Amino acid sequence: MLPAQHRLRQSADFAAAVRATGGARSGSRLIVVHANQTDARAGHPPRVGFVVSKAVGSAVVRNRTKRRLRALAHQRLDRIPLGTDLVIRANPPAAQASSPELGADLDALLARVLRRLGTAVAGGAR
RNA sequence: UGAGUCGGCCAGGCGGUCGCGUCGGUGAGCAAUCACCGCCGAGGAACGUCCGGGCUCCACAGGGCGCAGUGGUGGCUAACGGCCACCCGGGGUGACCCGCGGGACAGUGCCACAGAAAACAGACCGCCAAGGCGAACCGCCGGCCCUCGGGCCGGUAGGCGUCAGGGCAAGGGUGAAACGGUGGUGUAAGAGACCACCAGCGGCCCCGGUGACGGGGUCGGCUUGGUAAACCCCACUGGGAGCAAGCUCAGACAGUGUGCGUCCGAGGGCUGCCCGCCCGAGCACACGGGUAGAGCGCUGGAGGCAGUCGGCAACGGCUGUCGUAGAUGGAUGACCGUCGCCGCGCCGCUGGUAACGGCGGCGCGGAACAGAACCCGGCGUAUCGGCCGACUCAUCCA
Repeated sequence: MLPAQHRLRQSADFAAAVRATGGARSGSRLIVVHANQTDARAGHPPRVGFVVSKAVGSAVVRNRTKRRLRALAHQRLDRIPLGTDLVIRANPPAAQASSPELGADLDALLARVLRRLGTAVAGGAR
């Protein structure tokens, strides 16, 4: 479990992060990462939420997958800028993936998403 | 020692790094909250949601019809469709196992294929006596001829063939199932038509048992198929909805139109329908607008463990003792090391003629099914493996 301040817990926040017009998205075979920054959250700690649907597996499999992703995200919190909301979605193959595999994908996707978000924000600020 | 039956238990251990939730404590802050410390933190099935209860709200005015469930007997339990014991039927040498186990003379329906016929009797092959017709054949009678083996002619309905009625159901064959079985009497042939014994059914009586039922005796007509997981009948049980129940607080907004109605009563309740009873001044529809936040319920339970007493047992009584999850985008974890377990392979030592083992080491692989969401009691289903106990059968030794 993440500390409460880093947790995304409102249904509306999830929807905003996944569908936001200014947001960024990037995916691999295992996972998809959505990111969004809003003026309302500016200066606040980054928040992370997880989406693991029933397509991934049984309750046991879903829980394990979510816990692995959560632990990996926790180690990378310091790389996420303030005011960012992140939603990590697991694809069905993620159920069979090991932690190192998930970590590698998360590193790559996180970097790509944040770069895209940075240019978008810079462009919007101009 | 081998094969098997039944029951119970466990669900990897230890350590390190980084984390999470409830509760408690300390500190900071007006507060939301934050920091630190400590305790505790998934299962035997938490699963499926198939039954039963607790709890909550609604109803409590009954009657009839309907619907659903249960189905040997006795007990246990808060209750059950659960559990225990027993009965009956079936299986096993046995320990034991299996049974959706009321009723098929209240009625209706169905019984594939095969078979003549599938439920009430009927008759395909077949059996029987009498009758009509038939002289081809066999037999019998008469005559003639002869090479003495026989041949020819005529007659005859005994056999035989055929026709139309009648009697019969023993035997054949089909089937999961065919109207009791065996032997006899009887008859034209036969048949429970009659008799003996056996099986089965029903009535009555006696004995044992709380009871299902069991044992014995006696009498009777002589014998009546299966299916109710087909409708149905009988007996018993069931008020409805569910923790998104429900209670409390906070907060937002904006109404308008139409129709019906205020005792000539709209609408609602009795939760499927009808009768009946009760409440009753608002109700229904359309358009438009608003909110979907917090707390309680929320874990102490028909609770676990131990001892003892009662009971064949399920279970119950008493005493002592323990305090053990409560999340809400949803905690109980992520990664690593090590030890132990299981399987396979290799090496060394070793028992044995051999099959096959024992000990030690190394390498590789495996470790299931599965995640609380109001709480219990069950059932059902999934599951790598391991441990313990009782009992049965076979063999060997004493």
